[in-house]
Amino acid sequence: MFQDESSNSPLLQNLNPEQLAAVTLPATHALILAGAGSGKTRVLTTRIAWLLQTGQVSPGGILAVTFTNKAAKEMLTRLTSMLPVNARGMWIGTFHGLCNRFLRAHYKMANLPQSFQILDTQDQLSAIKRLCKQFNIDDERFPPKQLMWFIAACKEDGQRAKDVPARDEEARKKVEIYALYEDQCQREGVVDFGELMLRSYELLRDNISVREHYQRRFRHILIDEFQDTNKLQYAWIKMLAGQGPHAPSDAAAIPGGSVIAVGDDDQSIYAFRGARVGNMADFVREFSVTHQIKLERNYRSFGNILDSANQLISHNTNRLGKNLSTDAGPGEPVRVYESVSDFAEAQWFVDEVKQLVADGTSRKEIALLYRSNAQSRVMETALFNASVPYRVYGGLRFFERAEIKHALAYLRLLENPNDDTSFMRAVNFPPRGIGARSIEQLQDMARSSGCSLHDGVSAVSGKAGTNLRAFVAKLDVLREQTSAMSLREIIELVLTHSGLTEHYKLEKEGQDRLENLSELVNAAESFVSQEGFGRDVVALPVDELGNSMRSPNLNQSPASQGLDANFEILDETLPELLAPDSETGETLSPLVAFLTHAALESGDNQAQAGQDAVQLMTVHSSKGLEFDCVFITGIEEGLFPHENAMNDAGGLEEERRLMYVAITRARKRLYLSHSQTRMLHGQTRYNLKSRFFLELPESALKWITPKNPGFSSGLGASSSWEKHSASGKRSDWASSVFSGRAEQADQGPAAASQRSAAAAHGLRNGTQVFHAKFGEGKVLMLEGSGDDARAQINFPRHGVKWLALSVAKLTIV
DNA sequence: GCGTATGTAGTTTTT
DNA sequence: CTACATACGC
Repeated sequence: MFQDESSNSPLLQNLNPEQLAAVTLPATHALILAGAGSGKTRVLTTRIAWLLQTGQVSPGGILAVTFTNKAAKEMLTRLTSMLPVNARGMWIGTFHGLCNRFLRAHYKMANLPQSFQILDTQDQLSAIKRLCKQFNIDDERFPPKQLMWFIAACKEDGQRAKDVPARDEEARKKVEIYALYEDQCQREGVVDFGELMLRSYELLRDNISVREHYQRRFRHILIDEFQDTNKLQYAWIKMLAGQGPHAPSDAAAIPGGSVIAVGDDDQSIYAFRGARVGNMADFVREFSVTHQIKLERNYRSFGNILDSANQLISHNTNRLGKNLSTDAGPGEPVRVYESVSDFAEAQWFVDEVKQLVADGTSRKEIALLYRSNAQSRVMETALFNASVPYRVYGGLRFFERAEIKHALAYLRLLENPNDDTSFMRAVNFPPRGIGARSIEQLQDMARSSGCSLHDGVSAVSGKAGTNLRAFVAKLDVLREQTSAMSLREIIELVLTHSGLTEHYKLEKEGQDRLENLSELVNAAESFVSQEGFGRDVVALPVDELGNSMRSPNLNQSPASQGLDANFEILDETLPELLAPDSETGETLSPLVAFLTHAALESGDNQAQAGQDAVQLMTVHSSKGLEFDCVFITGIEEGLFPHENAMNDAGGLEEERRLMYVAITRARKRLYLSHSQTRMLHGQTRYNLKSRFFLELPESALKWITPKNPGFSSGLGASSSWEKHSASGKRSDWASSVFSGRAEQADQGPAAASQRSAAAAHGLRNGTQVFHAKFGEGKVLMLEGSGDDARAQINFPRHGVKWLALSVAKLTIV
């Protein structure tokens, strides 16, 4: 019914038939299988714009969820460039951002303090450590990190402590700790990331009027990266969409809205943190999805790159089935390089980068992707030595840096003195004579009287008590002083009066930290001066649920005027967090808004942002990005696919999807490389080239390794072997395969005899050999001499074997 | 209570 | 190898 009026719309120009179909879907449930580079974000944003423009929905009826702040921002930016719409009426954001907004709006019903604080992963871990200490939990049996993962996994599955089955003693104990942790968080007025999701889910589940209000409101729900949703997130969506056991009591009064899930099962790479690709199939079944659209036209890469991606991923089973295609032609072949060592690989990479740059490629269009962070080091060294500017993604982000966390801890204590995590962080930093002993006393005190550390201070006697009271008094004074200040003034005052500035001034390596602290002031400043902050914040009318509402004429664009008036405006951006409380008219302080922002958006980590620099990152963090030239390095068995991923059933397939993601990042040119040897944990490892090479189309590849004679028996291998045996240490895999005897063989003259022995049978480390039963393999290590001579050989199809050379029939390839 | 020495464990990660 | 945590001595 909207086709006619919409076909002229400039919004819909230049969409391919599948994209157009997705954008103009009727108001039903649909699954869009969007391949890499198929214009997914464009479809999503155009769909929203089209719905608004054709008057099918008001901004308030839109709920669009993403995983990252970056994706949410991009959606918002693109949308506002398409339509002069006031984006604030819409709920566009991350799962966590939206849940936060929801809980702030209904904090009383959610049983939270209005200014509840959010624990990031660091905070959560220290909260658990604190708890374990208090309850004398054996941290050998129950490592805090594992407890944290356990708790996070429970919450991702929507389980409270009481819902978790406790079969054995260990499980029972873990559940008990989970329950204690929940109590502690509740007492302190803090929530972790999982809690944001779970608590808003429960609020919807347990409160019919709230639930039906939102079910009535959100006519169109759109979910990005649906393959990455976990069980709880899917349940949350189902709830809001009125599907399943919590369908509206009066279905006629609340007609079902539309849920559009956009995802790519081939790019599901977060199963390890609870993502369920199965949600896609469940969605189709449970929502009776009749409209499924595949976006397979790729607008990013040339043919050889896509062929490689397609053929690789075809080795996975249980796919929904999708093949990327392009009109762009085959382009250049995919270049494959084999090096002797990780150092050589790095050198080759740097040389290639230099050549590319000399030929006119801009550095920021060159990306280096690797499976694990540890691989960046060699590469960084090589780039640094060659003075090639580069930027590493990942690692500590701005709001996670120690000095920033310290400053934030003081700020949080101003808002909420009961936040024990922040109290612990700030109490003796900078050092003020409050040591472990005093803290212990205080913790005992607080525990026995069931109060927060802050409140327990008054009961501590002696010198410890004096110091503690001085600290608390200082906080109280700060709170008093800052009560009427601007955010900027508050932070500046806290930085000086906490002693942080002074402390880092005296520290010899403190310069960077001081700069970061002043950057924190800047961050607050720009947060406050965000667009729209200056608008008058007026008391809003309240609807029957206690939700604040605004008149539809207020702050609305012409495009959306005159539409559904029944929507609430509460946005995760600062101006909306400043919306007055529905009952008291009281506004959330800019400080709380800023602290929330700091927790939910950990900030970028790049120091050298904006520079024209080569981009270094893990394959995981490359998802969603694209570059003209991509190098994927370290494509070796054990590394990519990673050995630790091979345990569970779906492990290899997820690794393959990871490789698929990596390949599809490249627009024009793709390099794949692997190395014969690699330093890992201070020891040289001999890696075979990844099985993934065998899964790529030969016709799309071009080996560019120079064919030097004697190349594969390189010096790198034997020299590191000498170092290795001289140290008297064996790597884990060696000792496990060849236990007792290896110890003896390693000591004394045996080690020295290896080279001469090797000469006798003609084998060296790295020699390629053939065995009648095991096939081709590579010599990793040699031991003993004469009849005792043994070789450790890695056979691609049979693994690492120790063979007695007097028995095994080996031929040198 | 604070700074240095030893020990140990080491995929991927956003919120 | 190297980052981090705990343990020890001052």
